[in-house]
Amino acid sequence: MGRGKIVIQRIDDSTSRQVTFSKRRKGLIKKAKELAILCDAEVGLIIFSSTGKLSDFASSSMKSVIDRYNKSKIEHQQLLSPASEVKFWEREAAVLRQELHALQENHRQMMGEQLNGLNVNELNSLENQLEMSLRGIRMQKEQMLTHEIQELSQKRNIIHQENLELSRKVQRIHQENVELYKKAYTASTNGFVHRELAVADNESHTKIRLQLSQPEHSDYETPPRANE
Amino acid sequence: MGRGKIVIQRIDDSTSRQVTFSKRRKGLIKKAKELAILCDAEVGLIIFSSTGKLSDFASSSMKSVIDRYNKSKIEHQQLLSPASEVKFWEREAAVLRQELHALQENHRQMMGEQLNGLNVNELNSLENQLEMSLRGIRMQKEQMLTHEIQELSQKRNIIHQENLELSRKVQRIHQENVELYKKAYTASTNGFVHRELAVADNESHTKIRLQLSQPEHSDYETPPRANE
DNA sequence: ATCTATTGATAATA
DNA sequence: TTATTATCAATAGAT
Repeated sequence: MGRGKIVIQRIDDSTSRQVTFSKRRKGLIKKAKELAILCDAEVGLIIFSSTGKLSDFASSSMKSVIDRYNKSKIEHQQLLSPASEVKFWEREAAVLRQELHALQENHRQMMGEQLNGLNVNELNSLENQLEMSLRGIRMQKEQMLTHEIQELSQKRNIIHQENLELSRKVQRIHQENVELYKKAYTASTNGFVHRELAVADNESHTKIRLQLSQPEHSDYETPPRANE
Repeated sequence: MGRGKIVIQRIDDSTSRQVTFSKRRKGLIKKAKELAILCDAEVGLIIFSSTGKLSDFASSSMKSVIDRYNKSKIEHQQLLSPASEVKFWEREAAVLRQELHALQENHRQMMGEQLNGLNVNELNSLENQLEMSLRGIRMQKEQMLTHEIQELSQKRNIIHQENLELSRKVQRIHQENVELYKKAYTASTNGFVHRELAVADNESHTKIRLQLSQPEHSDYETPPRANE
């Protein structure tokens, strides 16, 4: 599809090779895109030029494509003969056992045991590793404590606000009561209006009690504890 | 490039979608191959059809392409701004920390601690894991003991052989002595050959002592101890 | 880069 | 799925 037919073999002239690479790479990526869209396929394309430059395309994400590819390959291997499946799991087990042993040794060393076989460099590296772990752990702890403090501070503010309002209410009701008592006193000295006083007094006391009990029912909960 | 122009969007009819997929997949792979050959590029192509079927092409091997891709990506990220590099290492650290925590939990569970949160299946799996570990450890131990027994058995055989030879020597020398004493007796009753007897007797005794002391100087060493 | 003659890919059809 | 063929798209070579 050009001015002349070409044979498919490495282009010797480096300039034409570069030019052709650019053109065909563009075409290839376009076609990969089209295939993905037209046919609802998941496509991943990775291209390294002869100079080592990376170009890629993925209809979803390259990570997704590669993960799916690996999964698919493993499943495919399982569909092979039982013998090869056994071999696969043998290898898998060998790798896992090796990792386990390495991990156990490392763990013992991290616990400060079995340090005889280590040279200074290895001890340094171990020390650094532990320091990094510590740093991470401390960061995590600090973060959790900061968060806890924030939450407590917020709650404190809310409760403080509630208290202010309650104080105001108490003040007002107290004032009301004073007024009522004054009235009642006036009335009793005049010898009437006994029932109204009783009712009003009852209501106001109930109100006060309800408001004061609110903080104990609030969303106060056991504060989250930081991991030690 | 067909009997009519088409718009690039998902083909609704599943049959034509399937047909187009086959054709275009073939074309795409062909072009990927051509690009790799013509331009000396390393190309990897992964295609999952809408039904989940995998097709792939790699100019070298998919593993090689993916490894190179991952390396390239990491290097590229390092060349980005310090901020994104920090983010990369943050993520890396998060992943590692997560793995570490999982590992620590697993370790505690393998030590028989913190088993409250586990259901029966998990306990079974843990049991199996521990049994496998035990089996591995016992195999290792058995192997070491077998080896040790073999070595000891070999040494025993060598020593036994040495003893046999020594016995024969002792027997022979004793015989010689008997002969010499007989001769000496004959001579002394005849009143001569005193000096020769003394010399011969000395030599033979020395020889015997040297041979018998050999086992204590042999390559016997403290037997290798099996790990408990 | 851009242009265009030509080949190559493929949509429609069988 | 495969084959055919009319068309369109990609691109080799030239500028």
